[in-house]
Amino acid sequence: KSPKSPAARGTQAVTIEMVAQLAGVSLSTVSRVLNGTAVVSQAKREAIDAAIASLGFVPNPMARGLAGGRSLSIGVVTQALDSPFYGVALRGVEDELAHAGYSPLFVSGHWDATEEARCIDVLRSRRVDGIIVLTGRLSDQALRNCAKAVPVVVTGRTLQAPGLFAMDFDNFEGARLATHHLLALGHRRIAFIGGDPRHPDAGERQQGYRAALDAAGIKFNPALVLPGQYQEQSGVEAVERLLDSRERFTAIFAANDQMAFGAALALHRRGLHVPKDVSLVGFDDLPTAVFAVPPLSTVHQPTYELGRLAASAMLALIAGTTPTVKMPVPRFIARESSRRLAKP
Amino acid sequence: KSPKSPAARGTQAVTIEMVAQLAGVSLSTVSRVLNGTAVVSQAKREAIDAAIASLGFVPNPMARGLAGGRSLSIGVVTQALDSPFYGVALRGVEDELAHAGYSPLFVSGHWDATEEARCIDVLRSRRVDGIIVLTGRLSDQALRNCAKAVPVVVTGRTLQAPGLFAMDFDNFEGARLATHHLLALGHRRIAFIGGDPRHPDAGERQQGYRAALDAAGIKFNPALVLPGQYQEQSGVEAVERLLDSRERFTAIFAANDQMAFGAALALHRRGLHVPKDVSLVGFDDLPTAVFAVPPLSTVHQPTYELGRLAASAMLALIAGTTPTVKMPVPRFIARESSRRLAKP
DNA sequence: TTAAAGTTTGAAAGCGCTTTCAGATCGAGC
DNA sequence: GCTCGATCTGAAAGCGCTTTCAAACTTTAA
Repeated sequence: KSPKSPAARGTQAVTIEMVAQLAGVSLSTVSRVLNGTAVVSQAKREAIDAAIASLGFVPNPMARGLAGGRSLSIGVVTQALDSPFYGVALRGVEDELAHAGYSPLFVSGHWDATEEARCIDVLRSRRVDGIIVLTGRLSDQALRNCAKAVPVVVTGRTLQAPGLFAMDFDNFEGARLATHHLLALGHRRIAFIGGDPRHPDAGERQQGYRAALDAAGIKFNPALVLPGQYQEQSGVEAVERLLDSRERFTAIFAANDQMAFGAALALHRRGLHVPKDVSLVGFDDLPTAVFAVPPLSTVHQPTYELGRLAASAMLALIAGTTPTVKMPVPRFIARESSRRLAKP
Repeated sequence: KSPKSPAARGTQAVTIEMVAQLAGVSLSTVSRVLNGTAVVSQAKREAIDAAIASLGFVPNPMARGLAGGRSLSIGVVTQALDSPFYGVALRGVEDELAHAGYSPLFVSGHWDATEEARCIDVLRSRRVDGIIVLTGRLSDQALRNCAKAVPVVVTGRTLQAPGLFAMDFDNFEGARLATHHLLALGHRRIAFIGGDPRHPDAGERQQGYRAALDAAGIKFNPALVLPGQYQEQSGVEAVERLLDSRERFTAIFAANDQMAFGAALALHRRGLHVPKDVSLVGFDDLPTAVFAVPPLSTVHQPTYELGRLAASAMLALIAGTTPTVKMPVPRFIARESSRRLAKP
């Protein structure tokens, strides 16, 4: 017959049927060795393997998905593919999934709950076998609902639900560590640039900051807390506002590295040197933090690891077992942007 | 009957058949209005649309792909999901594809020709309708071969082949512009940190540098050309080597921003100020360049646009038309890392 | 030696959709 | 009034694979 549509342009149209024929077995037997669904005699198995190899057969995932109800793909809802923070996590997901023969399907929610919901619809319509949500804006309830239909792994929040696994980083402890570091260096007037209040982690980080202050017996000064949005520009603006307020400070703790970079720039423009005039610490440990001028002291987030863990949790969920992954604990990395407060 | 495998956990199992039934037409007619494959009477069309809406029907892409030979997904071979440069391009691809109902399937080649080849196999096995290769290491021949089976769009090289569309940025001109900028500021001893020689663009950028020098009547000094790998660390090392060589220079042009950041750090560590002691320019205009300390003067690469253009070229290719997209021309952006050479 | 209880296998029925192919409907033309 | 295109529409045949289901062999137990 004439080659109609199927992979029209000369694609390898080798199907399971051809393999079966070449190996002299039935089509179902081939399927069985392909999936390891049942015991097949040594002889046939070998014949089939040989046939597969010689034909260069690769199962058609679409047919597989249609017949088996699985698609061997995992949806990943991220906020922005180009985020310096999430990019690394995506790589972790990709690597872990690759081992298991799954492919990730990335979609971006752009920090918008509505858009995220749409993303999930897209993924569902593509019949993904599971959905990993990297720190979204979706309500817990929406997530729970979603988990009723398909396994869900979500990062950046704590949540219990059937078919749902949540993993959260200890933001409080991380922030406490960062603040403590500054305190240990003798700083007493430590400004804090907060993250986007719509993210739960922003609040946790601020609480970590306060807790460290409290523990050191330092009175909390609201004038030293500046709002931010987790973007570089908001770090710039926060520092400008701080400087204009004439409130005195010797160190700044930004709730994430991006804002810390912005802060560094603003300080630089006002002729203030980091760390000579003011110490600066961030949070996240972006890949670029180590090459910043000066290299940024910050709380390390194991982003790549996070991606891998999320993926492996998803794999566990799909396999029907309970994920046992545990988040690494926060770790502070002192670099050159913070230093001991000079005696006045 | 009992709900066996199909989307086991209570998923919406609404199929085209249910729509047909509710609308009182045949299954084929529904398919026709779904794809606009044939004229259907007004009355039936409306009934079908209503049924689709009321049932919340979403076609199963796998069944669609199996039957129609298309998968409505486009493979995108990138080098690293977490690259500050490609991330933005991926977003462009995603946005453009979304309009047309296609989904991107991202895979990373990690700058390795073998791995890239494997990526392409994966994509082919997933029956993608097209492949976009963002500046890979694959040989032109391999790409041509691939294009025989499926439409291919490739960036970062010029290449002619049936079913293949290549789009390249004018690296030569960009580098010329950057060097010219430094020249115009009075610099005469301009060091150049090269990119990874395995990338064609690295050579082009170096040629642009030389061309600008030639045009200004300045003798090319090989001692001012340092090898690099496009990574921050190689920028650091290049500057250290340069400083150790005691060769005099007043400006540095790094073949990409990442190396420029590394260079800035190395300079800072040696107590040299940018731009007071040495002017520094980069190439790419990464999103972080504007927040570097000091903000980096650089050649703007329209990365997001590149992604969109590549995607739209792919869509054109699939539609059977010849893509007409044209790359934007290079543009130099002067910021604060470069300044007029002080009279000695 | 024969029935009961496994093992392996192949045939066949889908999975949900696209796409011929031929039948039905409807005017219009002679 | 009847035949002939032109338009619609439905039945049915797959797309390539998984998964019953039962048949065909083997063992094992009695």
